[in-house]
Amino acid sequence: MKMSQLFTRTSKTAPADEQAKNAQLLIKAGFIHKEMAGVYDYLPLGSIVLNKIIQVIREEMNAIGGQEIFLSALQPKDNWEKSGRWHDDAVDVWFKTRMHAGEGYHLGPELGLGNTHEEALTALMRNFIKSYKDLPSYPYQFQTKFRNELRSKSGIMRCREFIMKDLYSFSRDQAQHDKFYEKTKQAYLKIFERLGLGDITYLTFASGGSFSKFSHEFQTITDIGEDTIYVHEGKRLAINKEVYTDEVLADLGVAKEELVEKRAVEVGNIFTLGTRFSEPLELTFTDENGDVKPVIMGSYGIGPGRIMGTIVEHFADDKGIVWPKEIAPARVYLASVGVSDQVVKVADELYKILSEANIEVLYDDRDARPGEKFADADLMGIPYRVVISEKTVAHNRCEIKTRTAQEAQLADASDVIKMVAA
RNA sequence: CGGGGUGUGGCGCAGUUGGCUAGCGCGCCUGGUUUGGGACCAGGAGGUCGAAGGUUCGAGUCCUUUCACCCCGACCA
Repeated sequence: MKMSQLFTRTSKTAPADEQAKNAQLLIKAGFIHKEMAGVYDYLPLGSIVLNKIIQVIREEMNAIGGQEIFLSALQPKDNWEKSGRWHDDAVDVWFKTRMHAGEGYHLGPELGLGNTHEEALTALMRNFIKSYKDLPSYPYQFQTKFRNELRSKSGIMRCREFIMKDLYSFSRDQAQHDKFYEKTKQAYLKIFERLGLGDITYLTFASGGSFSKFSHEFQTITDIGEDTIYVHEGKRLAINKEVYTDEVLADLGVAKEELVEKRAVEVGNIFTLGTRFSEPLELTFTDENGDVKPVIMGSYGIGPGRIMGTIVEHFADDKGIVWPKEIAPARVYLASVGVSDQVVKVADELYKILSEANIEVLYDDRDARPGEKFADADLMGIPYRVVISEKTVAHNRCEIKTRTAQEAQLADASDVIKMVAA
């Protein structure tokens, strides 16, 4: 991609109405735009990053048998009444609206904008799950969730509209459920590893429900987090403050002295639902003996947008964003310095060579001064910066440096390909 | 929803106790000079001061109402 064609621009000043580092940097760099409190637009570069995060999650969900679907955001109220979650006393984050009823402004049936999809999917699966042979099944989606938070905050970390990956497991019995539950745990850990958050993300024990003692959260250590957790570094686990009791400590075989209190953000969670939804929504199957039984369910969420914000918070330095390679909007920031025909020609050529080697390049071909280009390269957090200037052209080389390195080094185009591909 | 704070060109800000054609920096447009860490000169466009109402000869400055945004708390992926 060429900077001269990118419609967004960077800003020297952070917006006054954002306090959170993630929002300040993402807006300065032109990755996102704020529509209103807790509602953000993703611009070209932000969209690329978000989709890369989504792709990592997608690959890992597919690897454990997930089948991608895409459910509607508009929800009829029937299913929610069956589960008892339509009433505002039960769920206080509803955005509700109504259909039209004929001409004019007559109000028709009530609708809700989905804040989660247990009800919708459970009802849907009644059409397909009839027999034990239909189980297990693992549909998942990346969907916009709407939650009318009392207070959105922390930039893109707590939004009223946000993308969530939600997978739901449908199993015939507890054993089958437990097996998959363990698999998702590992898949989740792998996801955070791939996204560069492995070291600071902990499997965290949190409150369960009627069907399990615990649910499991994936908590990433960050100051901007809203949760307090107690980390056991040796065992790579943590305990959410909400279940931090002597009994739980004994259960998990950890001593108080081994735990360290930290602030963290919940980037994912997995939850055993049991028959919480299959019973009221009558999702049942017939087993080998002809017995009709309710399906055992689980739900597994991850917030790609929240992960994006967390990554910005964690890796950013005083110059701007620092993206991990796997999700950076481009691998290389190619900057031409100077406007001589030679420089432009060599930079254009290198852009072509890198592109043909399938290396994603953000090519700063603008007629701008070097300082501005370097500052933007840093702000946007591209992993490698490659510079073509009179000096480098004279040596028939180019200059390369990583985002966080102090010094650059000279290299051939072939070296560059090798270095950035690693 | 309780407490605190803020709304002035696209962005960041200034604007004394009400006073004259509402300023500054960045960005933008035109021309020129520049090109290794956000250049410089000259010229130019763009705002009725969140909105509504009121007080006054006169309101960005005062009053009322209202909307929006940020932070803390409570609540929540």
